[in-house]
Amino acid sequence: MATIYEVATEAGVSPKTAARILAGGVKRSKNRESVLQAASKLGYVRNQQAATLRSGRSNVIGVVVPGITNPAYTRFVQVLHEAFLLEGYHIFLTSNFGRTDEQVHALNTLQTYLVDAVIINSAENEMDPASEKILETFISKTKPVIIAGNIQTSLPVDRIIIQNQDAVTKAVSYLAKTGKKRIAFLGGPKEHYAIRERYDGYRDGISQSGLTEDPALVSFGTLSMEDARNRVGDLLRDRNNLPDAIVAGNDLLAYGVIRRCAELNIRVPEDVAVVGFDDLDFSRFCTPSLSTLRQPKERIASECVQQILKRIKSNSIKDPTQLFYEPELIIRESA
Amino acid sequence: MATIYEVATEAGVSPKTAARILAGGVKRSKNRESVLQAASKLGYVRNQQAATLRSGRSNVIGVVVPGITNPAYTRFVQVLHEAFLLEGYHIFLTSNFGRTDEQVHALNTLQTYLVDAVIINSAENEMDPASEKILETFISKTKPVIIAGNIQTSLPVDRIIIQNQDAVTKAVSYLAKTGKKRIAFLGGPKEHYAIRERYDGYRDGISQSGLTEDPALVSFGTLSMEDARNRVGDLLRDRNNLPDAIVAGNDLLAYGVIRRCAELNIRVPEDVAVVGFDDLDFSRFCTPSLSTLRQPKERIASECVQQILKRIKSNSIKDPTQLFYEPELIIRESA
DNA sequence: ATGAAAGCGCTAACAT
DNA sequence: ATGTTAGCGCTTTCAT
Repeated sequence: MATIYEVATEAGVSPKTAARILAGGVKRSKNRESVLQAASKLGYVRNQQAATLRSGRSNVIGVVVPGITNPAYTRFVQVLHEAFLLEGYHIFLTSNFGRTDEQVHALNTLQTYLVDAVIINSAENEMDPASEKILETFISKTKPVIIAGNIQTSLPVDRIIIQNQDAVTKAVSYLAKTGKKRIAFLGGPKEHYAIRERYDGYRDGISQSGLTEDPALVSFGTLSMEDARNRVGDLLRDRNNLPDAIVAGNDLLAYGVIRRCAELNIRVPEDVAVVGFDDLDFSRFCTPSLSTLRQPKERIASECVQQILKRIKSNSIKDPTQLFYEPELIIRESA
Repeated sequence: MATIYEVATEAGVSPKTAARILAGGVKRSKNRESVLQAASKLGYVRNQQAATLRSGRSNVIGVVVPGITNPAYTRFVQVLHEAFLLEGYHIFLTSNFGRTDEQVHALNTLQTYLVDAVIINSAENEMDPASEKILETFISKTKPVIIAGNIQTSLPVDRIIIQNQDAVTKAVSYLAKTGKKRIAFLGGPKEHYAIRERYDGYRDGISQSGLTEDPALVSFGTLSMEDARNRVGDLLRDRNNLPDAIVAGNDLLAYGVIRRCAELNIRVPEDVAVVGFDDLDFSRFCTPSLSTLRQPKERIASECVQQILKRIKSNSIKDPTQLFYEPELIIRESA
């Protein structure tokens, strides 16, 4: 593999001159043409590891999500990927598998590979002390960290916070206003922070609407469609006393609910209305199309990109910011 | 950041001893405990860039897919991610955005970051000569390359090939056997290799079933649900002469078709049967659930992992292999 | 099993 | 704008 020295020799300039031209830093130079030609002729490919080792900058942004293929995060990841690419950065995707200990691993890896910044988007977990410690070393090196998620931490990092609770309250109020009285909540794991917030929003909505909470109408479990499909059977057991509406912890769970309703010949929304959370791509296309609380994942991702680039360019991570987003209630066919 | 020298000094051994112990190469050594303790005390984190620069190995596997969040590839990517993680490797995901020129970029990036191997999973493109050239340099450095996709190339790399054509023929024959006569094909872009193969399979199926192809029953366009939903309107215009069945280029397109049928009060499968391709997670849960050709993405991904690890360990990329997979026809409610 | 020294390819710092 | 020198932190020789 040709090195920058060979390119420099070929072009008859010093290594530094070649390096600067190849980095795009110098635009008009009498050597520009000859250097580029030499590089092309020798098939020069920059060794990014060497550059990173020397400069401390890798042009890679570390990203932590619950699952690198979780559909609730793919839009987010895609926006990051494309926006950073335009600025010459790449993303290094890691997964915390919805577990705090795996998040420690993920952050460790990012540290090992010298990423220039870290973006954590995980509404699902508390923060492990070991994770906080690693993030502190990023902070101490003036590397930007953004947490997009409602994890509790006192770290001085930029935050983007989704108002889960208010959003679900809004949805429940809407259902109550349209005459629903027996409104159920089908959540995910009780430990999940976002699910707990959504449950709290559900309870607020119930009480604000002058209804009383019925424990028989609340269900917790895992986050899979399959599990939702199975669990909702309990809520639908008594055909003479169905819930009017089911608020699901997210869209995937809502799909499971709708599927089970179809299997039981329960009409959505005539017999039971269903509301999700996320607004996945598919929610507009399923039948019935899903009413849901839309998370502006694209906007949140853009916000992350802007903020990271700003912080990298100014080389400052002072005065952490907080941004709040309240999901929008989108009414389609299912409610 | 503590270096290995500081750890060695703290532990009272030479840098090399510390390095070996921290790399896990030595298990019983009188110095083991003291080195690990020193590392922990100093908060040592290995600098992977330095290690990579020196050794030429990064422990990173480069992966190219059409879109890093394309649902047809997420299972594949997830299996790679988790399986490689267990072996101490990380994946560097890049996207070719379904375009040959972007694939050149992606491969260039992987080269720059010194990945240890490359996995390309893209059924959608021809191979750019520039891409082939980059892959040749990987090959010349004995770095394994796997192409999982039906791209035409004479490069001596491991291949995994999906038998698109035979699979669709199988689906069409099934539809014909169940009495369908007017069978339509709703594809994606004509240029897409996989779509062309599926179209060829459709034509084979039609003629093998003693039917005649009707150009009015064939549609090409983009790969989005939205576009499928719009395009299928043409096929469904004449309510007195509907197609009996529609074979979609993939599951996402099938979802668009089913959605439009619902909007037009056309019953699936009673009025029109629908068959997809891929078997995305959601296809079991939508209503009606989708009959489709299942690609064994998980098995293909495992195959890639095994093959890559074998090649890395043996440090040989001789005698490229070819594996063929024929998708399985899964009959659910939609056909 | 351990140690000493060299060097991977690049860029920062300083000099011109 | 360009050249020179040194060194980022690790692993690979080669020695003991």
